[in-house]
Amino acid sequence: MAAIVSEHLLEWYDAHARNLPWRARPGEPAPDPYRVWLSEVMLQQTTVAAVKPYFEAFTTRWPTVEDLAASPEEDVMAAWAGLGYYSRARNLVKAARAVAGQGGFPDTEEALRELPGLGAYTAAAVAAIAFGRRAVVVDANVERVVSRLFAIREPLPGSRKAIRACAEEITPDSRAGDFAQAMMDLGATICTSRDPKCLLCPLQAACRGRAEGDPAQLPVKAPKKAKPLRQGKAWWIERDEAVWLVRREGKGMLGGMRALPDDGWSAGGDGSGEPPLDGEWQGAGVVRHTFTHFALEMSVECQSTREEPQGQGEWWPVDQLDEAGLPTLFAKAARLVLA
DNA sequence: GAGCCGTGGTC
DNA sequence: TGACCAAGGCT
Repeated sequence: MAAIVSEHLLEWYDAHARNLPWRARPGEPAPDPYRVWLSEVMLQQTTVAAVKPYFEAFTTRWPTVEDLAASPEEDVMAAWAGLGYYSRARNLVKAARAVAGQGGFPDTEEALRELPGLGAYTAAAVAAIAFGRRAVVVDANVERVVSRLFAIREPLPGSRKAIRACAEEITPDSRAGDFAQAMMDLGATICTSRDPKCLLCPLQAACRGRAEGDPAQLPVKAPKKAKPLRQGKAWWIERDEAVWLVRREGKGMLGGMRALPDDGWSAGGDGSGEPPLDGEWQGAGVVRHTFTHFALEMSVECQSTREEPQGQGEWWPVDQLDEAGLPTLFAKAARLVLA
């Protein structure tokens, strides 16, 4: 069964592979490891459509890993703004500097796994796609395809071990990179989460989920927790056509990103409501934003001042706010004020 | 293992 | 329209 699956899938991939900017066409030499790594990190929990313009911008501005390694971290953070999961950008810079210091990318799964931001999935994907190593690449697509192919009915995440064992079984010794990308293309276009296109699937004859009549019900997932709703405030402080921006600290929510000052709202609780300046504030409205694990209603209040707010920050020209690299929540707040 | 960490698209 | 989803990693 294993050989049949990989043969049919690779044959399908040779005919139907998506043409993506970071990808070699079937039969072409493997692409630059830098481009493979960058695309894989950007694609973590992120759609192809969202990644494309960022990949284009990054590879134009930083054509090599050495260019990226030489860039100030804050420039990379600003360029990442809007893509989300900002720890990826922080780790991207760390990894680029490590790679540049080593004189190039390591070419084994084990060594790649040591770079910050490369977990089990990404290390396997880069090893297979960029270096032709046989590696078992398991992402959400593979979990879905394998769950259906083998009719695994144990709910995620408990079924991960069984899924990995089945993925190991069908991963071929050669063309492991094409095989991994084929699994992802199949998951993205045929074996989709909703309404799988079984009639077009190259694996339909081998699929136990299809044979058992309910492939769309797989994989079974544990129910998700409800998201709490939090309240908070952000402050728009303006002086001489410039707005006061701060840099968020550390590794927490939106860590390392430029932002408006706020009242300390978080996933764990509401903000204090305490403003960073005395004086009259004018309400500009409310921004509603949903994060992975909570929803936020953030009211935005404005003040023009001649004073310098407390703490670290910078006056940023309002007409150049697009270049500040604000994460989407604060970009929404700015839009509200400037509308 | 489970919680934390973004965003935009889809139905 | 709200819930779900997308090429996960870190702690």
